[in-house]
Amino acid sequence: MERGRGALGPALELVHTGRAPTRAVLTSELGVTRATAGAVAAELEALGLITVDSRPTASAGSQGRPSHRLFVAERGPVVLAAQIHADGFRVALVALGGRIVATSTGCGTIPADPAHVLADAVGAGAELLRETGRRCLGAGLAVPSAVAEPDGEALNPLHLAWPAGAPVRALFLRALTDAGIPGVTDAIGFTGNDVNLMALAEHRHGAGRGARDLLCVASGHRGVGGALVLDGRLHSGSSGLALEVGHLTVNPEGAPCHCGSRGCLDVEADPLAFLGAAGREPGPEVSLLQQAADLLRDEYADPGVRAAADLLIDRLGLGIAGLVNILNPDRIILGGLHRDLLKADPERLRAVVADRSLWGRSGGVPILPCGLDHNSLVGAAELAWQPVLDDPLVVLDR
Amino acid sequence: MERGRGALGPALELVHTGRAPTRAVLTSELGVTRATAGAVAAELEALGLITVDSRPTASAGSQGRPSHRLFVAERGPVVLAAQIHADGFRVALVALGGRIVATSTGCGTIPADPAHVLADAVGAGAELLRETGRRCLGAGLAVPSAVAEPDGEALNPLHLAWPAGAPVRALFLRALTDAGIPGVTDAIGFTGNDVNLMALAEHRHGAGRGARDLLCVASGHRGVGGALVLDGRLHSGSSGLALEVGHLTVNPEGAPCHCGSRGCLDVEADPLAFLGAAGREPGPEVSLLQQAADLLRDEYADPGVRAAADLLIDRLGLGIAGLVNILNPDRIILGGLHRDLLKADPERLRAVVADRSLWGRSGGVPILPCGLDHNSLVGAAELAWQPVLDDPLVVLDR
DNA sequence: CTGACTTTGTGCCGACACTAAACAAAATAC
DNA sequence: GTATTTTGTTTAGTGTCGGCACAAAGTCAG
Repeated sequence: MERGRGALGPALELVHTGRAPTRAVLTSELGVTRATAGAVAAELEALGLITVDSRPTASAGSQGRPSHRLFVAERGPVVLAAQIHADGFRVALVALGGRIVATSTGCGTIPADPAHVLADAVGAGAELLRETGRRCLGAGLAVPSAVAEPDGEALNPLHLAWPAGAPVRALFLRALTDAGIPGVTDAIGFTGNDVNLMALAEHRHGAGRGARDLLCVASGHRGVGGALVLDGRLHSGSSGLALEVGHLTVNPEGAPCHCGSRGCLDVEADPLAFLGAAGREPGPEVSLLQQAADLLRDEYADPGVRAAADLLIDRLGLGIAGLVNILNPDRIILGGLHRDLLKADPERLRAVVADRSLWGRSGGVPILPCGLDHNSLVGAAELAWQPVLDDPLVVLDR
Repeated sequence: MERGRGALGPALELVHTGRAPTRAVLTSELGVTRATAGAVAAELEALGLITVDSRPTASAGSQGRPSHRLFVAERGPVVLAAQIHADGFRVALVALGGRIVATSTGCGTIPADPAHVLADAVGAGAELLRETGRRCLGAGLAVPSAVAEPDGEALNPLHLAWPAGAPVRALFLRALTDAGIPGVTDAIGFTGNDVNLMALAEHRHGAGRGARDLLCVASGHRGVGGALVLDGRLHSGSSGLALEVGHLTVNPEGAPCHCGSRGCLDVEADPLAFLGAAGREPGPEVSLLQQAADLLRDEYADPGVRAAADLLIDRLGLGIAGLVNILNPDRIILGGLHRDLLKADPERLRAVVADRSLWGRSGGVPILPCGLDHNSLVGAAELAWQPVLDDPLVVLDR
């Protein structure tokens, strides 16, 4: 027969995540016949989502007829991704495969009115769409806050000066409508926590590819967040509050935390804690994350800085070990300052985690630095791509 | 057309878990037409897995033609379930729907040789099969230890006097073969941690029905275990070591634990801890769990016992709150002594969890006592039923 | 260079699971 | 008793996928 609609979504996901470079591996990954895989690929090509390169394949080394190459469409549809952070916003058009097609940033103090920021960000995105003339199939937003399901409210936008409980998803949808993005409905336009989205992006396109149970931990500009991807799907808990790991206790005699406890990961292993441990006064010029990363990179030889790094690594390792004992992931990825701490002394962190993990096997889990630029932004795009990956026809027929 | 093979497994699962009492709801739950649901039900009946009761339905109250009732087959195939615990073993034949058809127990000290115990237990199960003449489609085993995937080794059979790392799955399969159970292959015969299997059973047939993210915590005879069911599937981690929650710290100045830390849940909220806090000397006659449960039931009026219960509830609540912050479940079920503690003072436990949870929403999660007899045994059976639920034809054709 | 072999892509046919639509059956409502 | 509602069944038809044969495009051996 002609087409294969049932396998369309899975096939697109395989090409999207780079796990199906040719029709041959598409065949085996889908577990279908070559005929079906060929029909599916043909239909995806007809939809303008992928391209097939059937030219002489520049050889491959193995014998047999060379495969045609499958690519994500060069000039196919995109989604609009936006990220709000303490220092401003960034928007991008993201194609399949997590490829950033165009990007735009807005800097400066984030006003206390989220609607305002979102309107600015979405407006910049709409401008990108006009410039590039691309078709937009959805939109995703990353915010530095837990986002409550199912309504999409930002519960703790601590360093945005936004009101707790701000209905960011509704505001985002409103901004999309106001900006004249075509086809905005409830089924388009998604919101998520930035660390969650980082995890999603890393799982599909970065250092987390192939992991089954992926744990991510990242320091933001302030505080610490976590995320978990299970079997390729983000686990954000029944109401979107899972993996709020900032308040794991890693130092019982530590500094008081706004949560009422002491020695939480949030106040013991974030950029501010690092600057404090190194005896530096945080300056106002650049972000805390930037200052901490610069210090770690430029003055690691300084004994005080080195000691501060060691201290943070130990605290972070304690927190990660606790998560390993509960979640038993098969890979861990670190972002933000934690990525730099890992790179500064990988062995120390791995040793702490292994030492504090209960069972040798789970303690030996690989710990990697995140491997993607703008991973939260790409993750927000993944959120928007998801309906397309679930069923390309439904979305494209709108 | 005639039959509906693709929907066969999902349909059986719906009847199995009691979510499809009639063909009408089967139709809506599967999202297919009445014709398909009818064909699927007919085929399941022909396979001897369910029965359809088309007699005058004793009315239902609503108008329209009354539905025929769907039941799990009265005399259909069974699976063999076995549970090893500190005081002996228990085996059962379990039909679809989690119905225990026949059971047998073996008491006395568990010898240090797991092969011996498993041979005894499986032998008793084979005897049950002979007596009842039922067809056996699989076997499941519950042990009080983390079970490492993919090989099925018992990593910490602490109170069984078994060697750590004992290959229980292989031994179980060997015992099944030796006992002459027909059709034993690798695809039959599964092993799991008892608390994990309790969670699975409660999710399908007990207090956890309908929960999306279900967290279970249970004291065994010694120590504390946890389990998580996500979207209907057990999350046991990448190597089967997830939710080993016994070593969450709930009392920084607490008693030393064999893991090297202090104040772990394992030593602060298990039956022995309760007896100790109540100032009772554990006797040798019955199990610690039994002694603790008896004390809690019979002498709750005693101020010392009451104070001990309050103390344990507070410690347990602290541990659960930590898990809630990480996992954000939508329901929590407690087993073993924790079930009795919850029943003794539900409000106290709920208040502690809510108070120590970071976000009000996740703190309000329902906490329920487990609602099933022999839930680990039923869970072991679920493990064995799973291949049948995944594809009834493949299993029955063997 | 030629022929054997290996692997990949495609066209054709049939199997079959499922939908759609009409009809039949069994209850309640008036 | 008749209309309405809901459920179950029969029929025909549709679309997806597997099986198979064949073609295409390379490597390997001589």
